[in-house]
Amino acid sequence: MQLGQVQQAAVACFARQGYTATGIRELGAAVGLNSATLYHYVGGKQELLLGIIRDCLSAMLDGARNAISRTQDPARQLAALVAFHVSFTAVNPLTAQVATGEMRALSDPAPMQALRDEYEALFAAALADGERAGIFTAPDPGLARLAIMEMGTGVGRWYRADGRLPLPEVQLHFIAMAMRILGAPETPLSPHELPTAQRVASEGER
Amino acid sequence: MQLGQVQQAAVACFARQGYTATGIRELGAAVGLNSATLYHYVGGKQELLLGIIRDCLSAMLDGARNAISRTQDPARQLAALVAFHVSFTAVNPLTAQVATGEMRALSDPAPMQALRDEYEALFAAALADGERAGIFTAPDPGLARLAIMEMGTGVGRWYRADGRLPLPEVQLHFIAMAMRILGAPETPLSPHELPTAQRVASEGER
Amino acid sequence: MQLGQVQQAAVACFARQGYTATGIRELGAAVGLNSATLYHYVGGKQELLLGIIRDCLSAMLDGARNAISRTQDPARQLAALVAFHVSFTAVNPLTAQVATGEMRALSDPAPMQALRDEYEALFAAALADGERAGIFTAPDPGLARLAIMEMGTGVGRWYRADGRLPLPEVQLHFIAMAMRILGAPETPLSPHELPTAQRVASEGER
Amino acid sequence: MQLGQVQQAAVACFARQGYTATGIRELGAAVGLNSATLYHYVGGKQELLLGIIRDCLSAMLDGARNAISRTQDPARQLAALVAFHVSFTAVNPLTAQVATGEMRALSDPAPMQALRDEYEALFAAALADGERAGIFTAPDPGLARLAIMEMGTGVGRWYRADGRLPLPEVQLHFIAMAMRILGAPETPLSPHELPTAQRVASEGER
DNA sequence: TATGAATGAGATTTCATTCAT
DNA sequence: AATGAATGAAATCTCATTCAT
Repeated sequence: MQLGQVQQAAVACFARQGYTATGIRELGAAVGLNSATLYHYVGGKQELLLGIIRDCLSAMLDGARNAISRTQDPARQLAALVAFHVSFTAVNPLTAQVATGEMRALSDPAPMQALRDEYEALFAAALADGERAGIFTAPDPGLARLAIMEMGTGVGRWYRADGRLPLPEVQLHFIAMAMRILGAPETPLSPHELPTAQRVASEGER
Repeated sequence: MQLGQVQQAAVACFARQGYTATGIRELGAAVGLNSATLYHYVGGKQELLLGIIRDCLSAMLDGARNAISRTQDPARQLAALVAFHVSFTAVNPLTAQVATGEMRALSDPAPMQALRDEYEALFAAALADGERAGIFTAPDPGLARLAIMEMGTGVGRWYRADGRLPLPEVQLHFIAMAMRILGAPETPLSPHELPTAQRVASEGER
Repeated sequence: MQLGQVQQAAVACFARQGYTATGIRELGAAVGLNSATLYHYVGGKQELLLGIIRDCLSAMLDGARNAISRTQDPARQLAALVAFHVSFTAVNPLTAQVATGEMRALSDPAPMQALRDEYEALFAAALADGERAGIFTAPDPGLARLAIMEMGTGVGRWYRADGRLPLPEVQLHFIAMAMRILGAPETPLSPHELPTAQRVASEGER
Repeated sequence: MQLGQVQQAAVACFARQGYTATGIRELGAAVGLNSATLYHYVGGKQELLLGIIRDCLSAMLDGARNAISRTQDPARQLAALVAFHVSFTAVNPLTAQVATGEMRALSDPAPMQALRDEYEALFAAALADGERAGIFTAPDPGLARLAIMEMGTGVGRWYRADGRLPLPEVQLHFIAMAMRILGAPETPLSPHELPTAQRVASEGER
């Protein structure tokens, strides 16, 4: 029995029913463990959730930083961020949903919110750079950033690995939409340059 | 004491903490009523939530249908839908959040999900019309619809009535972004044509 | 609206579900009255039950005393008591069941229990008289009395006015069984001498 | 702590106050357990009652079948049934009272009622056999069966182990009364042939 | 590593009852 | 005569958590 399996069961339940509506016994049953045994692996419900969210946000931050590290061009940086964001949400839909939707269930959400802010700041910085360089011409950059992130987050609600579109194509579409919103001419990344997120431990198979 | 006040308190609590994490006693205290008295007005927690979601989705459907009734032009219809969607979310952020986020807490979500589907079908229809007429040229119309709705839904998370931008300006910005995504030339609605959503009963003051 | 109707509804519910399991609102609904209005007619749940039991036991005592008043012969007295007991139970099955089964639900059962004891003492007296006169020769008179009363009480569980046997025949059968138990030769009452109990107010139609 | 102890406390309370009037906390207190702990042993109030009734009826059926297995003679069979019925009621007065009086409190009484019917059918069969063989000459066999069972059931209300009559004597008296009712000549069982019921787990000491 | 037993706190809901109208 | 509103108390049951084994 490993921590990851417990996290997977927890993420599946939390995503479906919510943190509060999920019982610790229910989680135990899902991994074939007595509820008391769970306290050996995770310290409790809160700690379990905290671990899931922290791992998720860490992976997001790492992935996003890595995505923009290969270039200085704002348009390519923003495209990389969008592509990563889309892929992370597509590959880890349950975990991502829990990490954003259940943050309020944390007894102290501040540190996690700080990580989230850091993540969003990467998008804002690339956008501001592009704006300053005259590459982006959105009527309202703040609005544009919110809209672009939001629509990427929504990918988790419908993307399926065996669906109509393969992930790289979805990424390119979202980059294209983002560029259109920003008034930038065309997609600045070729398919083999697309960053792709890894599956995190808390995300179950399939 | 009126039903609306109870709904307002419920929406405020549900939006902040979630349906499951909100106690019936807490709701009673929020409106200065004994928990038992709540059962005099609403039949129970489930009925309360159901009523809130039903009222919300009804208002959304009515408003959206009304918004597209004034024209046959797909671009103007879609713009009206986006404007309405944004305004509804801006005016009723808490209710809208509860209506989408807590639908899973319903013991039978099917009827409400059907209403939601009906609402989204209005967007899909206008988009398909425009596509057929050659007005919209999104690379992938399905993706575009999802992206456009998602970014509108996000408005509730940051819009403030006393914020930097007045609501009509936000609406116009979102119409513009949608049109850019769809490759349509320009915003087809003038400011005085923008549909505006009413505040629903379950949305508290301010 | 009359007290009797409320008592009828109450007896029907109490007999079916028991006193504790029957709600005051349920009773109100059964007679088309608001629960608060019931407090105009009956002082409360306890008072309602008390009234039912008191009326029932009074009718039983009156009927039994009247039944034995026409003769001094112990055998005829006991036969009259058995006949009356059977008829009361057959005509008022619900009320009789409530009066015996729900006495424990009274906050002060003592006075009612005293009435019940008085009723049973009539049987014991007739039996002792007959024993002393050498008419009855049961091996154990105490046991016989208990058995005879018990089997009469059971009539309420199966007798139907439209059933196989008419009431007088049932009465005669029970008199015969009692006499057999007591070792007395034959049924000392002719059919037209059988006492018959009236329906009490709390017993519903049919 | 064992299931039997909980059942004993439950039977004591149910017999005194009735199922509905007995709280789960009250039961917990009676066995020195937190109310929540009770759910560890029994699944809930309903399951507790169901278990008690099922165990009781099973014991009755087993005992009755065993009692008649030693002979083919209808008179001896019926006598054995009466003796067993009396002894079971005398040894398990509380459990027997609950099993019959609180069956209505079951959410699904049908299966238990079926067991009860099976039990009563044993009496009816022996009685019909004797009738056919000309041993029994009751005016109305149906009535006789009801009366005989009813008077046996009543034993639980007054029998005390330290009372005036020892149990075997009571059994013999009831056999005698039953035979008198049926017009059969004499008691067909000798004292050492009397079947005796065991105490069931749910019946408390003394 | 794993668990059954145990519990205090709290969940939703129902109850009998009162009172102003 | 009749009722809607209101409530404190109590109902059953579930919860996350601890601990001895």
